[in-house]
Amino acid sequence: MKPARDGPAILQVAVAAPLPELFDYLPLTNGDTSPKPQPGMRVLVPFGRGRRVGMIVGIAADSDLPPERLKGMLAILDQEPLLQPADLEFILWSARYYRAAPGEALFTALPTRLRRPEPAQTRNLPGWRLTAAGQTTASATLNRAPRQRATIDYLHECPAGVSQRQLNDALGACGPSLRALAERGLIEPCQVAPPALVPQEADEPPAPAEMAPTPELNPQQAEAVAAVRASQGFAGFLLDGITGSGKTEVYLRLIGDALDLGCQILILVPEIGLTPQLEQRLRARIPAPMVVLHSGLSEREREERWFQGARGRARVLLGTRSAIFAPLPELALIIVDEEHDLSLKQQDGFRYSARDLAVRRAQLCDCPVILGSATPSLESLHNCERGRYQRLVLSHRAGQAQAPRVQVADIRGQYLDTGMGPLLLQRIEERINQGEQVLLFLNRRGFSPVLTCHDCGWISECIRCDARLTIHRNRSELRCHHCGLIRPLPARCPYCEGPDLRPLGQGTERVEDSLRQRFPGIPLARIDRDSTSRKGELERLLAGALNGEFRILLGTQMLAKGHHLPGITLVGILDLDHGLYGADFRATERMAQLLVQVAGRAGRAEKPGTVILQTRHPHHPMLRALLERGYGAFARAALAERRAAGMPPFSYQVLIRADSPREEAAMAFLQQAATQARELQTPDIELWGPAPAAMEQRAGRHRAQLLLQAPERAPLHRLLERLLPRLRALPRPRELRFSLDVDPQETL
DNA sequence: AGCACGCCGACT
DNA sequence: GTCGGCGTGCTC
Repeated sequence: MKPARDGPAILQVAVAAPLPELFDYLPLTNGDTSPKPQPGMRVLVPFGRGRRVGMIVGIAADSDLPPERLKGMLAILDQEPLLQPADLEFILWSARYYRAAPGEALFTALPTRLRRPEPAQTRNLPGWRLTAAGQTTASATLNRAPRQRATIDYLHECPAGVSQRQLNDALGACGPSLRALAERGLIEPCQVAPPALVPQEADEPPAPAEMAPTPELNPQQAEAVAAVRASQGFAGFLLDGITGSGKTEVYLRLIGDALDLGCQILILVPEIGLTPQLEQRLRARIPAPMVVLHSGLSEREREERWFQGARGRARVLLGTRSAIFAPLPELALIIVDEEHDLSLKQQDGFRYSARDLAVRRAQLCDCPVILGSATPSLESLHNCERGRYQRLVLSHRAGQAQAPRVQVADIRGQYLDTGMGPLLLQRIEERINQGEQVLLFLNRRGFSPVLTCHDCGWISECIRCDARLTIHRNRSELRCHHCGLIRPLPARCPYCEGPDLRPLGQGTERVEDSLRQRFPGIPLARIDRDSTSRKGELERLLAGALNGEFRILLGTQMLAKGHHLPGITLVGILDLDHGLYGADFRATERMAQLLVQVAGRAGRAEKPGTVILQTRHPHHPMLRALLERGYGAFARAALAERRAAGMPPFSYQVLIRADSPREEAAMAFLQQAATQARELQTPDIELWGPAPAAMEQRAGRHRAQLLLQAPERAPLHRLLERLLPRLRALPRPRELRFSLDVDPQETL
């Protein structure tokens, strides 16, 4: 078959490079054997002096470029599109919204292996083929064994061999006959290249008999489920449910509905590793193949599971933020759990918000999206107020569990033993003596955040960041938590050689030491990034926490996220004050979310829990609102403040960041950027800065930022449209980098 | 992002 | 006299 002669089509290719435009290529001329190029297929193309992977995103009749400048592509890498038009469109929309290069967005959306010019799904499968003896044996000799004969006949058709899976699909369970044939030397095991489309093993649901029972819904849960059921097409919902109120049960019902309709479901969570319980609960209840996509997988596993979603074999996909781009041809429900969580926003490279994109994707799919949280973001609450989302409230804890009481411990002027005041220490002792479990929260890992010399005043500073080096005494190291610098722990002051080095302030390691001394023999688990770096260690510690093996749990925010620890009757929060007066305008919102999440760990069972919050600002108005009237009241007060100040969500922001190893270079560049922006005369847009970043130097680079803010999104994006080409044209030293952060979460 | 071209300083 | 610094421009 010859290619059509009505002029060669032009392939519009997004090349895997951070370039904003598409590149046109001519299709292969000897395309007889290659598949027909289609959008969503990867191609290998000549690019500059080398070659690059790219993805076809469109096919046009002609190009803006003169024909002699067009090059031909080198190879089609996929037998069929990796992304269907709808998925492709969604990713390209995301790239436009976040001002990322289309190639960059597309290739960060693919499993890493497919970012390279490798064919998809090359894994060989176990299978069988005929031996020489088998090839010459007439199948008629097997008349007395019809199943063996059928198998031989089947294998005769495929001399290269057939996968076990394919045999099973074609012939039913044929294990015994295969074994018999192998014993007779007629067939042998082999590795078989998969066909273009291999249905991979999806994680199978539990057998019906093993399925966990479906509990009754309480009235609020039933109302929430009914509200979503009543919706048609796109609809946004905020499932605002306190800890323990049964949000997961609502998800499960809606997932059940969607499965019954033959739809696929996407569930996004901040970090799967931290919440193994959610995965287990879903697995026990979802009567369909479900796959989990997270960073802990090997490239191969990730690719396989990605394809299971793409091919419709996985009906439920549970994943972290990048799963928002997973192709799901029959997607008809999106759930974002812990929607307030910062880790749903990618903080480098292609800076997207998986939560916000979930809403967009639901719009494109014309399906409902559920954002769930016990501490919803102010953005989502505001979206409810202006009618964009419907708010579904779950305010009752399941069973007879009671909400914990929060007691403020004013530690002003009090003697603290490694950060713990007398009230907290006394309560810990009481609970331990009663054989109960205690959780202590300190959001600072390491032994101590600074080392100082008592003789000359030297302090341990990072040479590449404007930050202190944290003491990690267990490893005898000083570490920078911002750039990863590691130094041996000095025995003497590096400056004056004085011997009197002292740690200043506390981290979890130091509190652990202190508690072990104070409560000798009481089993204690420290849970932070350092103590759980070994694979499986977090699971082991959490299991010990759950079965009561550990009586004291001490940890960072890792411990605050979603673990159900019913034995805990006391939660002690050592220090959250930095959140009250933090530099970022979202600091109080974060502090409140963390406090509520940590407090939610206590009193989930029949025993009422107590929370002790140590603070030096017991009368801070936002803290009072939170403690006396709850998160909802806090959020209303915080929203009122934001409205008065014209801050998000009452305005929209884009942050232009720049950094350079040379001091002043970032500021100088952003100064020019600000001038350019002002020249474009956009009255509705405010320019803030440029200003040095809060931590001016980080990992050896000096950083600055320029904030653009407007009451509406549209003018901001119109400005970017014109500003960005100018910024790229601005003279700048090679080592200076700049990037845009649309809807930044950290304005620091 | 990579990679070439091209124009000014300290060196075998 | 050159090697090489990095500013500039280009990639269909």
